[in-house]
Formats: sequence, C-alpha cells, structure tokens
Amino acid sequence: MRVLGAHPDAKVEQVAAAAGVTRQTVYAHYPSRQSLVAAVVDRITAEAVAALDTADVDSGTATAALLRWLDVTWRLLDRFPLLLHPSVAAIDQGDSDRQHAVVVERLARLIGHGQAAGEFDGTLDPAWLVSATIALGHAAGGEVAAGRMTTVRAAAVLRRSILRLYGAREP
Amino acid sequence: MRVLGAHPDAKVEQVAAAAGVTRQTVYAHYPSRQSLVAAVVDRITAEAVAALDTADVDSGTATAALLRWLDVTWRLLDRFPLLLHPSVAAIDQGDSDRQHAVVVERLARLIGHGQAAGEFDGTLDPAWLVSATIALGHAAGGEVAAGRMTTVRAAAVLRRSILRLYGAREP
DNA sequence: CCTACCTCTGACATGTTGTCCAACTTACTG
DNA sequence: CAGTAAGTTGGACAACATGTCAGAGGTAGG
Repeated sequence: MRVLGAHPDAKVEQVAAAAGVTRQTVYAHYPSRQSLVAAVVDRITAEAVAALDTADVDSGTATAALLRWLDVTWRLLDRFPLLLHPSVAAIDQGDSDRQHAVVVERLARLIGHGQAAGEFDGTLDPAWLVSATIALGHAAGGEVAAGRMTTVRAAAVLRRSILRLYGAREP
Repeated sequence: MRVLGAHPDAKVEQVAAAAGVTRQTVYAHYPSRQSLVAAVVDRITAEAVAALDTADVDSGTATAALLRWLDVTWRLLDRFPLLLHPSVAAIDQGDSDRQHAVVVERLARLIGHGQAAGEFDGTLDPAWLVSATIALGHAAGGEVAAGRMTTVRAAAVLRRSILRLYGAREP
C-alpha cells in the first residue's frame, strides 16, 4: 500500500523490496501485477467504507451527506495517488463487485435520496452524476498534483462544482 | 492517424504495417512511440482548430459559442478514442505550447467572455472550469465507450452538465 | 523428527521499445 | 550516363518489465 499507493508506476521489484521479500514471493501471493494493484485498491476502499460508516451514521440532508462523502473520498484521493492513475481504471471494468463498487454505490444511493427529496435536480441520470462526480474528483486531484492548486482550494472548488452540477443549493 | 486514433494500444509494428513500411522506418521519422502519438494528436487538434474556425466566426452569445465548442470537440472525441487514452495525458504535461493547447485556450477565452458578460457565473476559476470541462467530456466519452450511453444521449447530458456547472441558463 | 509451507536463488521465456549497420532502391544532378 | 544523396529494408541486438519454473533452504507445528 505504501509503495504502490504513493507511486503507481513502481515496479513489482520495488514493492517486493519494500516488503522485505523477493519478486517471486510477491508473485506467489498475487498472480499478476494487476491483481496486486487491485488488492491495494481494495484495501484503500475498505478504509473508505469504514470512514463512510462512521461519518454517515445520522444522515441529515442529502446535501450534508454528499459533502461528507466528498470529504472522505477526497482525503483518500490525496493520500493515495494510485487512485488517480490510469492503471486503476483498467481494474474495475471487469470485476464489477469489487470493493470500489461499494463506495460508488453509496454515492448513487445518496443521489437517489437527494433527488427524491427534491434537494437535487431530478432530471439528470444518477448513474451519470456518479461518473461525473468521479471525473471531477480526478480533475481536482490532477490540479493538485500539477501544482496548480492547493489541496484545500481544490477541495472547495470541487464541492462547489459538484453541488452546482447536482442542482443543489450551496449551504 | 487511422490506426492509433482508433486503437490507442496499437504497437508501432502495426502502425508501420498499416502505412506499408517497416518499424525501423517509423523510427526514422519519429524518435519514440510517444512522439508518434504526439504527432497524431497534433493532427487531430489541427482538425479541431479548423472546425472551430469555421464554426466560431460570427460568435453570438458565449453560451452559443460554448455549445459549438462542445459540439466540435465531442465529434473528435467520438472519432478518435486515442484522445480518451491515458497515453495522451502524459504528452501535454511537458510540451505546453502543443496544438492541444490552442483548443483549450479557445475555451478559456470563451469562458472569460461569458463571465464578463454575465452569462456565466464569474465566481468559479476559469482555469478550473477548463479542466472540469475536459474531465466531464472524458467521462461522457467513457460512458459511450462502455456502452452505457449512446453518443447522442451522452452529448446531451454533457451539454446540460457543463451549462449547469458554468452557471449558464439552459437555452 | 519430519512434514508442510514459505521463501530464496537463479535461470529462462516473452513481448515491446529503441538502436545500429550493411545492403538496396529510387530519384535527382552534373 | 554515371554518381550521389536520401529513404527503406532486413537482420541483429540491448534493455527492461512481466511472468514462470525448478531446486535448495529454513522454520513452525504435529
């Protein structure tokens, strides 16, 4: 998690070295590099699920829940550049019931509630809003990575953009 | 353009074969695979610039111009999956004055006009709006590529999302 | 003790990128 | 017509990362 999470381009050799084992030992546990990356992503998303569980308990308005969701995921996006990396995109294509899906599904549910309650505009496809949210999150992360924005500024801009996209009133 | 534009993962060998030459000949013209991709992207964006030139002449409102910009770029995104591919993202990092920048710069100018004229909300950073627009465009393209949306539906959803993000009235 | 289980060393196959060179074709030039 | 310059080709080779395989060694638990 430390090596791949921070340096998505790290070679299997480097991951093994950081773990104090050899390359072959890594392959003994994970059949391919991709499955190793998948495992790391799974662990990260497990953290996300846990954080969402503690944050989402007494769900107030959908808007407030959305902001908490953004807060949790943004923090992880900041800690693990791997999540921004293309190699991750190739993973959740086939394996649909991956951990990753859980986090996304929470957002989808949240959007459903918000639209039903009239907090969000209901004329935009929830599935699209999920994709759009992730895309904007990646874009915001990219701005930070490129040094064009600070983390806090990017988070603020992201919040405003998402709310606007959803047709929610800014609190 | 045909091979790489449609199949971003194509090997240099395949590009060479399609051109009726050998791999070495390709390397005689382009020092690396990346520079070859960059050249393809340059040609595509040259088309984009030409299309924008013919479409942008008598610029009406900024909103109308924005929709034309979206129309032109969306068409190219649809024709050349390469533009959605990660390998392209690695290009325009270093070479800032690439053709690609011209298309982006047009959007930035357009946003400036719209904000100055009060058509768009002026409280969001134009540079961010540019990044966000591209991100949403890629997301919409991804939906089409994944078979979750038709091209026309994705284009419509993209338009609405962008307008909403910009704080523009939907025409 | 001894048997699984894990790990290590070392070697090997594969595929792609990028480089080098000698030989060949083609077209232009004096 | 001869010669030259440029582009192309075939073949070979290095580098590098991913995977695979077999044999030797170590360690904990029965």
